[in-house]
Amino acid sequence: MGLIVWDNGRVRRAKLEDYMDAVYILLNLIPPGMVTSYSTIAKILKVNSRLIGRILALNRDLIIVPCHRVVRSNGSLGGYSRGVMFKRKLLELEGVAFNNLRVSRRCFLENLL
DNA sequence: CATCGAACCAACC
DNA sequence: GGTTGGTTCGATG
Repeated sequence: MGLIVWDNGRVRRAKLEDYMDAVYILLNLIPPGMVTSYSTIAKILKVNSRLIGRILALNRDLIIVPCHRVVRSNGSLGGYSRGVMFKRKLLELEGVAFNNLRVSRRCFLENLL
């Protein structure tokens, strides 16, 4: 599955980098102190959840694209290109609560519905 | 609750 | 073609 894109007169399947702008927009809908999961983003974009991790790993601009706000659906941190310790620090600074090694359920945006 | 393993799929070799 | 990820989900104890 995945998106189909128009590329200079040709229709083709989207490459990972083609998702960056969409991911950027979605991530900016997550307020500080909240997180979402790889699978939530994946469902929106119609890709496999592992691909979201790889798309986020492409992100060079950690200032404007807050990819630290995406964690595993079970609350464990997942990865981060600059190390999960740093990811946890960032989340805590923003007010995300942890139970041991897991992000608290109440900090997941999808649980507020 | 925790652990396990299959399924996922584009990129890279 | 095989391996590899910033993962998930269901099954099992």
